[in-house]
Amino acid sequence: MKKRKPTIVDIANYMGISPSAVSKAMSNHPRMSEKTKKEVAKVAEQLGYQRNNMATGLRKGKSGLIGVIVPYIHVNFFSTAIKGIEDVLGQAGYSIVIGQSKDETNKEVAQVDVFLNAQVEGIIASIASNTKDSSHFIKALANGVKVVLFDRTIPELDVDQIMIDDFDAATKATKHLFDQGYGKIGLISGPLELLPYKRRLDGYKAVLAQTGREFDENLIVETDISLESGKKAAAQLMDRKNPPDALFCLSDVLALGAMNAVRERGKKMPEEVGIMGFSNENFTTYVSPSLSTVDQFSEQMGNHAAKAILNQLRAEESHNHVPSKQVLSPKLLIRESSKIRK
Amino acid sequence: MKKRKPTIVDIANYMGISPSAVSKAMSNHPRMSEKTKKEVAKVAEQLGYQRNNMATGLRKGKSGLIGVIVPYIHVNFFSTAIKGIEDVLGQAGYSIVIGQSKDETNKEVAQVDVFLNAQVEGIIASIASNTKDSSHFIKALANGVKVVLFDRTIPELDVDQIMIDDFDAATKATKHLFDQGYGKIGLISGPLELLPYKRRLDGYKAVLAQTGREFDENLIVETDISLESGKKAAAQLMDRKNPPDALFCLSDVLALGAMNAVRERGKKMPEEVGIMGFSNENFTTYVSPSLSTVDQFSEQMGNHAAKAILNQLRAEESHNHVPSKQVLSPKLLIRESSKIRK
DNA sequence: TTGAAAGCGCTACCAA
DNA sequence: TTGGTAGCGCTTTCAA
Repeated sequence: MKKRKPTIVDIANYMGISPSAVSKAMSNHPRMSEKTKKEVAKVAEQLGYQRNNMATGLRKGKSGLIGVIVPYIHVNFFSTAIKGIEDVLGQAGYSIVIGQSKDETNKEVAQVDVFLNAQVEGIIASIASNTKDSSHFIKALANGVKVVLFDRTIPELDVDQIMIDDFDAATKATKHLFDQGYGKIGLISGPLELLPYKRRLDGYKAVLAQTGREFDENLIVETDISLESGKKAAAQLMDRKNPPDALFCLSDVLALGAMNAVRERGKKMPEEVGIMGFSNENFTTYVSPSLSTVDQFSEQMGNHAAKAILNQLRAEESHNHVPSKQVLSPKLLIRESSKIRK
Repeated sequence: MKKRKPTIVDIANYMGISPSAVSKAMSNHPRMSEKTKKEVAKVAEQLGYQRNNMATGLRKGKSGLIGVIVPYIHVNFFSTAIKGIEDVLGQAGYSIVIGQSKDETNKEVAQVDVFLNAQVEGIIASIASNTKDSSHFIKALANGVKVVLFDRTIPELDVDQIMIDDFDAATKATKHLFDQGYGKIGLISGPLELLPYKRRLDGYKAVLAQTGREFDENLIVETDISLESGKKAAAQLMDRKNPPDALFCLSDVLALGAMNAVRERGKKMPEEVGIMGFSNENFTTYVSPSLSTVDQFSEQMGNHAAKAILNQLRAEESHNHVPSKQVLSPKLLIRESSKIRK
């Protein structure tokens, strides 16, 4: 187990040819005889040769590595996005290295440094929620490393970004509820200082305006994002003198909590109260009634981010890459909790 | 953006000292003056120097990379395990590279090759369900790459393995149900050709034997692992002349399906029918009644696997590493669906 | 305490 | 079609 791994020199010596010939044969160089290529391949196989990417990378100035930074790997949205990234990049011959920011800016910055040391060719990131400054990404860019941001992005930063259109999503969801015949929609939101919630609320308001309805501030509850909070918020809304007949919850977990509150009050869903969630968490199909929600396309976001990096990598020398912001339009998933009431 | 990245030679020239001095200063060599070290650090900072791990790695024969292979990244159990791995390994200065086998042996084998080319120092894997042959891992071992298997392992292979004790888990769960006062426990299992299900069934049987109860084959339903299958299986059991008063489902999704069937029959849970799941999926706390289940400690498994690799890496030259199999004892999570009935 | 030089394994240029 | 050679950026003896 301590014997040295075979190198192209070993193969060369074994075959009585030069290392450079072996190298060319292995990389399928056009002006190498087929015969030599075959023989080299055979001997390599025989000696158990494995190419050393670090040597190749050092020589070529390319590592074949792409770094991915997310707040937490195990959060469903992110792990699914990572899957989407790996599917595309793995296919293209890149390996992906992952790092967690734990939602802390300083860890995110440190991770960028780790990646730069590792000579990654690109970094795909969803930033920590309090990251304001983008100098670490600018540093990466200055090092010739491509950067793509997804979901949680820095709009001002001039790099490719993939995000979903929260405003549009909320618009669609709100319209759907009205279309189903619900007349008064309560809204339960997470912290409105977070941009996505803010945008979703705006979408909700926009529909009210468009359809000539009054915006009633009392129908909005802002809370933190736990199940319990969703329950309390819904209770508060349902216990009003004129309770809403539909609840648009800006996260699925909030929706679940809300469903508990509604159920406790003996109201039937979706007949008496319609419920709409947001994010398409795993459990939404499992609850009963199954929860209508908004698909954030996490896997597709990963795919898009990966393709964006690939494009940049391939465009390399054509200095004309123009950073683009892709806004994916989320899809409504209409399930039992918001159906038919007309 | 196309300007060459600074190297230690640049720093050396800039300071009028030798590259080797710079190298030593940066790696905190004991016989370098503090003064030089400080100055080097300052100039490095100033020039925006980033160490090139590929060069270091090539020189030292170490990449600082650990490869992780799982069937799918986005499956909760695995992404949580990966988090556990990253937490430990990132801390120790390693970067983790991830690859998916898509539960196919040939992809798994290919991924090992990719990792060997990348010169990973270790591989942590949970194998594809139909992987029988372990020659790809043996090849890695022969290349001096450490291997640790977790959850889905190859018992015959002589490497560190981390798994959970399914037999023990099922034993505890079954006992718990009897202790709560349920008298007849139906069991809904996934494919029994898969070892974990088999072992869980064995645990169930063992408790019957220990407590002097008859094993009734009719109380066992083997099915695939979808929600619908769980529902059907439960329906089949509940519609018997002498239906069980508790259902031990060997996966949480099966349990969820079973709950639907029970609810449709107007039976109250947990009063009339107790339900026990397995795996502690996210949604188990969200359903109502909340689902009692078995925690598989995915994150801890990741921690343990990472520590095992670290141990081997550190033991390196002390040729006396003895592969060990760690069996984690899962924990019962008693929630509403199986409570109090005495 | 610092410097010179060799070399990790590979590729790419130029020459043969 | 093949070989010789230099060098990617770093570390590590050995010498000064």
